[in-house]
Amino acid sequence: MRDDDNTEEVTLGRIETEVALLMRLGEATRRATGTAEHRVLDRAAYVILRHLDQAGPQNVSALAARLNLDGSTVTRQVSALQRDGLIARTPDPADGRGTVISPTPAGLQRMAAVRAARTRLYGDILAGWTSDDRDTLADMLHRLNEALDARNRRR
Amino acid sequence: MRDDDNTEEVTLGRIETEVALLMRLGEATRRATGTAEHRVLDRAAYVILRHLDQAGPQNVSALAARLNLDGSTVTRQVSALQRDGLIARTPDPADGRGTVISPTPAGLQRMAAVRAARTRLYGDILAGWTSDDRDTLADMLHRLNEALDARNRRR
DNA sequence: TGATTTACCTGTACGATACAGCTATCTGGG
DNA sequence: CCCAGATAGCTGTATCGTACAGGTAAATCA
Repeated sequence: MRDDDNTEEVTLGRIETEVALLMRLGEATRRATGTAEHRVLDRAAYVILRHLDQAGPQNVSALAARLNLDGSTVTRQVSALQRDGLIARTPDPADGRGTVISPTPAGLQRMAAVRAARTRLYGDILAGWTSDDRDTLADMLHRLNEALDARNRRR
Repeated sequence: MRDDDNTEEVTLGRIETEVALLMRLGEATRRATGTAEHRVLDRAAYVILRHLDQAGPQNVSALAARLNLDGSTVTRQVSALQRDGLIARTPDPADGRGTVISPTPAGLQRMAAVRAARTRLYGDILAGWTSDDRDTLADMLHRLNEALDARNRRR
């Protein structure tokens, strides 16, 4: 193995380690932070509302495909969200099999509150960082997600 | 709100978004990739072995504290690992209540195999990236984890 | 030495998820 | 126009990771 290959290997190993650690810490942070105030919206519900807000009302299948989740999972999560009045189901006028999921005002408001709380949390966590570093972090995460997503869709 | 505050806010929002997305994609990737070959070692087991390998044999409580997990969770995971012959429990000679957990050779080998597979996976995912970008990504993730960890411990 | 703390385990519960199988609906080739 | 297959969504069931509460045994401290 040449030196180049080796340093590449080391970097990949570091990335692997850090991503694993981030998933773990992220979970822990969510648990620790969430319980008090914005556990009112668990992880899955939050991403669903985020996506509906950003991409507009859509049916369960589209949601599932976009979020890399099984349809049954989304069905249940949507049911819970509906029970809590955070989304509404309307029959799809163009397809009798489908139902269109849209966020309710309450859902959007709840989502925004959680989002704001999380943003504040990151402000706290990254308090000592420069603007440049924060930008770089955001860019790198974005590019990593793109790469991961591309890979997931390819398979 | 001044402009500066606003752009800061935007960046924090991006970071929040990207971390949430990464957690989701990471899970999806783990599920998709894992089933075939290295589902032989689920997420929790892998981090435990990683930590034992890196920080040396230790008892359940220390492990739980380090991994931000409840003791009962670690107890069960350790039991599963022991059942599979990947770790060994020995009574703590210095404390009759404790048991020291150490990885077995089989455990280390299994861990290394998973690690290698994941490293390969990242090599695949980041195939188009320059060395510099990979380094930057690794650095940023590392710093983010440090910040998260510091914050978790503070609370 | 007795009270408190610590280390671990067990019972129980919950959330997130997948897969298999069901029904209702849609769609395209004869 | 009609039926065969595809698709959308739901329900049953199972698994994993996790937490919390409560129990027992050992350690420690006043």
